[in-house]
Amino acid sequence: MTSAILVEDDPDIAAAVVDYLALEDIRCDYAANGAAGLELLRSNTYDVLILDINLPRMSGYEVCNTLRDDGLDVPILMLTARDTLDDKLKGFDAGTDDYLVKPFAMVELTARVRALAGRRSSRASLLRVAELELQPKARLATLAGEPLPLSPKGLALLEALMRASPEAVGREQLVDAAWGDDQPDSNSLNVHMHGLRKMLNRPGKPALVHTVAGFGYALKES
Amino acid sequence: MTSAILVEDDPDIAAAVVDYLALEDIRCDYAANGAAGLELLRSNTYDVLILDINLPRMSGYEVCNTLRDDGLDVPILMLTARDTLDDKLKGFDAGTDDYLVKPFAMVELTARVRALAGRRSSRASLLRVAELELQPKARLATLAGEPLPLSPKGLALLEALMRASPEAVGREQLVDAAWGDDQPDSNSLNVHMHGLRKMLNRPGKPALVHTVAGFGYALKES
DNA sequence: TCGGGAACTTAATCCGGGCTTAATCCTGCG
DNA sequence: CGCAGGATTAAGCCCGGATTAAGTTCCCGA
Repeated sequence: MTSAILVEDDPDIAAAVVDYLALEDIRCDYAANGAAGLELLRSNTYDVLILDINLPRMSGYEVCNTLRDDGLDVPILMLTARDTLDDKLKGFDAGTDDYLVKPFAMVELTARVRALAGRRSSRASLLRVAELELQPKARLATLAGEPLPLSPKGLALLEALMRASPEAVGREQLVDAAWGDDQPDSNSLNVHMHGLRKMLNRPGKPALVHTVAGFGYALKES
Repeated sequence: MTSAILVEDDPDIAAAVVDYLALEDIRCDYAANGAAGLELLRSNTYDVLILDINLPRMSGYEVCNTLRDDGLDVPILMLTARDTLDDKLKGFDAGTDDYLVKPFAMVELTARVRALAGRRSSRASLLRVAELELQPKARLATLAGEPLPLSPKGLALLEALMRASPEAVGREQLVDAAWGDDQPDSNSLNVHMHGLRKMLNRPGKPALVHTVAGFGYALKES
């Protein structure tokens, strides 16, 4: 289920949007000002941020910038009454991903929200890193054409790593991805990563699995 | 440099777009029909695909779908004369990332192209000082393109210095940033800074790491 | 209902790299 | 000349992670 957060000072519009998104099966948190929004964004993770520009104290642009400085890279959809080209450009300069002008049709909003959210989880039907391919739907991975015998946990870990590639993934996130809530109290992660590494790092070829000391692992070719 | 590909059957519009993007420092390949476009997309990699819907034999929607089936997940910007809501929705359903209606302002096109392309390269908070780049989220630093082998402490220190650059950072703050509470009782900081300096100060290039006597260190080019 | 195997966890041990420590050198300054 | 703050280098510790092997659980088929 995709989750969004709306930052908007007009309570009527806010309620309308939240309700409509709920109907469309998109969970949507709500904050009435920039500070509250940032608070939520820092403590939770969302697939997309719907951001009004005209906010009481902190403008949408400022929220944008603060967000990026903090290292959060949530996709942002700006929502505003201003429709001049200059305003749009200012928005994109601030690091927006999309820009929608009020008044707007709810269906278009949801369509754009979905597009933005979907991008995170790569709509493509197969992920590829170097010689390695993975079809999440089919739960099938191949290395240089050869199918890999993957266990459920191994597959979950591999998928998380491939989606993030070439960036590193923290141990915490990996455990989250594969185990969810009930996390093992031992070094299971190490064992599974060892399995993956043994499978993926073919002799003669550059290593694919790299451990990032004190943090986690990365999947990439270099 | 960001690179795009335009698939559009009207040669006049195509020429205008390609030329304008070139001015904006965006390289843009061009194909006059879907098949040719797919060909290019398969053999090269692009940051974004600008796709007209009205194409001779294969519609933009079909191109979309074929693309996704092939496992390419290029961001797509649809470009079309149709502006009804239904058309837009149909576009998003097909897996578009953005939708722009003709006639459009060239500046808006480039803004949206940049927004779409930027996502690929994880635009979130990229710190830069001279030839040195750091992606805190990915825990990856590069100097003149070469990745740097950074330990956790070294990375923490580097990040603190880069965020402050070109201002100097006090020893106290640096220790805080890297160690938090349990601070070492010896000259660990000196040792780590030595390591950083050895890595960053390339011979022939101006020094990046400067010590500020009696205070701390500064990271800057001069 | 029972046997067997796959998948996962736990436990025990090993290893290397990152961190600290400490000892020495350098430089500027009183 | 001596002192202090920092640079440099080498040595060693220690822990995070690697590795291996032995349980344990669960599912599935006989």
